[in-house]
Amino acid sequence: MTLSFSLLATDGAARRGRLETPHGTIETPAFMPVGTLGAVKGLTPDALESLGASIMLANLYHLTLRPGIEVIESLGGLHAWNGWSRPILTDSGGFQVWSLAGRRKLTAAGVTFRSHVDGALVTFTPESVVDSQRRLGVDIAMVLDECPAWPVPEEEAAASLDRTVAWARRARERWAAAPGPGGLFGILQGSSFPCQRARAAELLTALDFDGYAIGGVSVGEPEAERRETVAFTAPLLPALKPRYLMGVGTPQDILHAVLSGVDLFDCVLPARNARHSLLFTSEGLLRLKNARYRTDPAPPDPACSCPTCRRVSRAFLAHLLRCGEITGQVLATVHNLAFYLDFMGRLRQASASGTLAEFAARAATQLSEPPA
RNA sequence: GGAGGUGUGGCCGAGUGGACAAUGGCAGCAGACUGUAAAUCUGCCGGGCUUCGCCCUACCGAGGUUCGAAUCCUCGCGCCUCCA
Repeated sequence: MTLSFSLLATDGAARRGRLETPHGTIETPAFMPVGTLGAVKGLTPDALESLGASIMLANLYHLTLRPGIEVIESLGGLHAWNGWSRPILTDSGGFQVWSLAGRRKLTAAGVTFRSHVDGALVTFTPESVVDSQRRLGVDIAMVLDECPAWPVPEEEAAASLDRTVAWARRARERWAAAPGPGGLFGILQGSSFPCQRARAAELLTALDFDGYAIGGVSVGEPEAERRETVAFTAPLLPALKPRYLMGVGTPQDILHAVLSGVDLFDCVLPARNARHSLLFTSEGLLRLKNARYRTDPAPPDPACSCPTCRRVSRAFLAHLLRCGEITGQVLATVHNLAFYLDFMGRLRQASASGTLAEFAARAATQLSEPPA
């Protein structure tokens, strides 16, 4: 095993940990910015590094379509290719089973997509997905899973989970036979059914992955249901392995999940919302395109010391965003990711010092809707 | 000076007798976004009201034809093109 995870402290169910990978160390709980196509939209690798991101995501489905795994491999692997020297986790394409449901067909062998780029058929199997991620040289590889829609009848969720587990087993065997430089994570499914989630935990932990992800959330289910699923599932996972909640979420979601014992997060929200002129701030959500900010000289977040907040006003940033100026999106993305990464830093500090409950109480009011 | 064309809601621009308070786009206002087919999408966008409907005012201005006019006619005004 080339990943090493250690628990430095716990605070209730919450954990302060450290995950070591071939490309560096990740202090957890950690947020992993999403760079689907190899880059976080709007950020240079250098900017992402300056913001303090310790790991980023990329997506195997998208990279397989363009530029192709062999291209990246021939250029020295993912890190050499995209200029990011810290750890990288690749998602397997399992999320696209859900998000591109209309363009794919599930078979016993795997999943076949009708490429959204050129319409070509592309098949992903548990084995090919593991092989591709090994060839990319990623630090954390994810198994191919089936992310079912929500809501789904329990029988379907169970059948879907069976397939995901079967795929996980094949992936695990392939990885054992031909391991990559990093680790391989299993992914739990089971929709919102505790019974299925428990089954997922039991069956997958038996396969001894390097870490475990809670998948199948943030697919349209109500917030309360999502949180119940997380709170129920996280404690079922091995204490000494990293736990990753896929695709989550808002700062409030992350806070809740950390309290439930989750270590790793990724979400497109900070980057996408930035591009859509919605900023996360210590005072709540800031809809920068609202008319009231046209003449607001304050920095986006007065409590933030990111490069954006140090230099530009709400008025100027609102102007750029309103005009569709790409720099506005860049500045907003810098801030939102800085906010997320800073938020994770505070969570780590609080979990290490046993003050997470206080932090949560304070954050609950700060993170809610914006001031009047 | 002559000939032709044109004038539509903040802007651009469809509409050439009834189905028109008037297609679209932009701008504006508000909202959504959770392992990214997303710099995207949705709603509102003349005024008023008891708002799945009703009333008022509206397609440069004035007048006319008609049961009925943004649409046809006359005059005026503005703009454009060509000729002198």
